[in-house]
Amino acid sequence: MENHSDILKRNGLSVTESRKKILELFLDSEGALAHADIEKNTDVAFDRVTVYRTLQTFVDKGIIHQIPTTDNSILYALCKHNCQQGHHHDNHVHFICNSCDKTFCLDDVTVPDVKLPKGFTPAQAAMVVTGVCIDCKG
Amino acid sequence: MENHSDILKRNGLSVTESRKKILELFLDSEGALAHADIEKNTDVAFDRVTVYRTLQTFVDKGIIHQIPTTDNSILYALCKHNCQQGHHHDNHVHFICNSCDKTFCLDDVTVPDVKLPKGFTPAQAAMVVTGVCIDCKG
DNA sequence: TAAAACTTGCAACATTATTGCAAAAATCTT
DNA sequence: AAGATTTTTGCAATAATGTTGCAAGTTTTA
Repeated sequence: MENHSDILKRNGLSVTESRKKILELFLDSEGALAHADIEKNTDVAFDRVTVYRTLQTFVDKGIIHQIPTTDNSILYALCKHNCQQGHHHDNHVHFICNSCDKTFCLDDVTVPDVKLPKGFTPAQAAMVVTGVCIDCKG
Repeated sequence: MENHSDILKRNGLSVTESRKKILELFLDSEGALAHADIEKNTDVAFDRVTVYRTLQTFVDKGIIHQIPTTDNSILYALCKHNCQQGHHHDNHVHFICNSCDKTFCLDDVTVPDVKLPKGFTPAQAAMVVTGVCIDCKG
């Protein structure tokens, strides 16, 4: 079973306290995390700058991916599939619950292809669905 | 032919210089605008706060809609169809060009339905495609 | 274990966003 | 059309968020 350090090593990263802790946060959390979530977590008391740099490093290495939102914040979530450096395979749909505000990676729901107008060449597609999640329904 | 003031009146808004100018910017621009685009526009010299509040008002009234991005900025674009207050119909796909960075509302491309896992109830769906636009191809 | 490479935290700074309130402008009323 | 009412604006202050350089501290390499 692969642990924090293994994931870091596999990606050619030095194994440091901050990276282990932040990675652990992602492994322990079901949904996606915003920068603020990580900074506010009482267990983690790293410098803001370290959090910014760690998240950027993880994105670069393909350990986490970004989820687009309309509220001026970036959400980050673990890449479940094998993402290579600079080549993400996070083509799954994201679900943001209007009730509990949690964000889910629907790993089994693939972003469908769409037919673009003539002249437009797609490279990547992201899809975000809002609504009520399985924990808040009823 | 409906002009700036008509649109504002129709939405129950006072007709003011800032609202007319900002709305004009949207009517004149093909793509979507970020807050910074509006603020940096030389023709518009309003207070930052006014721009924030005007954009929020326009969103509330359904005159413009927000486009999700992964770069910590919110893009705004005119609602082409009749959006009612608090009830947007901006269910079209957005395209962001990696070359010129312009954002297009593909009004004729509808966001496809996806089958969500059991327990998830969708309310709204957004889709953003990146790639090369019609102006930059070749 | 020492040297090399990398990471962290601090400090300073830059940008972006929010709130209260008084002045100014737009709308309403007569 | 002029004053009263309502709404909007701009300023000031404050908060939140993001970036960069550099010295000190860690991790990795050999």
